[in-house]
Amino acid sequence: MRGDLFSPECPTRKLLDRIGTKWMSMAVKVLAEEAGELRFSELRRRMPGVSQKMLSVTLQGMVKDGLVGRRVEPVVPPRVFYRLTPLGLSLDEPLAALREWAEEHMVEIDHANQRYTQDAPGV
Amino acid sequence: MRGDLFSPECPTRKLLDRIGTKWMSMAVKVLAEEAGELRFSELRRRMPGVSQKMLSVTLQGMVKDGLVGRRVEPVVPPRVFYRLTPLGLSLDEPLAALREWAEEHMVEIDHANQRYTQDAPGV
DNA sequence: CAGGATCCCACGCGATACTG
DNA sequence: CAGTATCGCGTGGGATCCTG
Repeated sequence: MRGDLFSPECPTRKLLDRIGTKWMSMAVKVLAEEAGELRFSELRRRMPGVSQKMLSVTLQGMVKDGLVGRRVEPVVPPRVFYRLTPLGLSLDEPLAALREWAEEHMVEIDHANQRYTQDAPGV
Repeated sequence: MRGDLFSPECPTRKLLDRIGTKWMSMAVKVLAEEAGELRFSELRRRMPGVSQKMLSVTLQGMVKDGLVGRRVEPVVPPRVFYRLTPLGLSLDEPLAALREWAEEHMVEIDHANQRYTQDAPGV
């Protein structure tokens, strides 16, 4: 019956809005590979290119969504650890399928783009 | 070995940039359900909320990516038909997995958000 | 060390109007 | 009917600086 997907409060739409952000799905992948806790700084090193602000914002969103758990060791300087919740871990499954598809087929998309571009001489 | 995912030219990154756009994954779903051709106007009716401009832009991108085929009947007024290519159809598989996850689990994310919000009294 | 506060820009997207 | 052209806005996200 899934005809009502993508209606106003469509769950798929909301999920896509999340995984479409630049860093969230990468964070899921890195945390899923770790299968345990990672410190903020370690997480950052494993996500090349992420700024400290965006990693912070991304993780806050994921904690709020219940995808990630956050644990603070009250020492100075602070040590903060993140790990996937069971919910977050379950999300890695469909995301892994997406990654596999990308690895197998994105080259075809690249080729299609090249063909398209060279077949359409400068407007 | 997949450690180089999300590097500069990461295929997963490029795929997410595409399916993260507002209408593309919906178009894949609608075209996959049809299992055949759909006219522009029919496609639009099956994608509630899409503007004619955004549908046009979305379809152009998908044609360029080789996900969708376009056929024009040279009559007046013009009749234009779209269908998924095999590549586009194959993309529907991981997207369907994502939709299933969303249907099953987005409610948990909603609950997590509600708890988070009410546990964090106005800053 | 972890992250908050600011500033700013690019761009995805919608609304509207026009055309072959 | 199926687009194309133009305008404007909201916001994702980067750079930089500051702090408990």
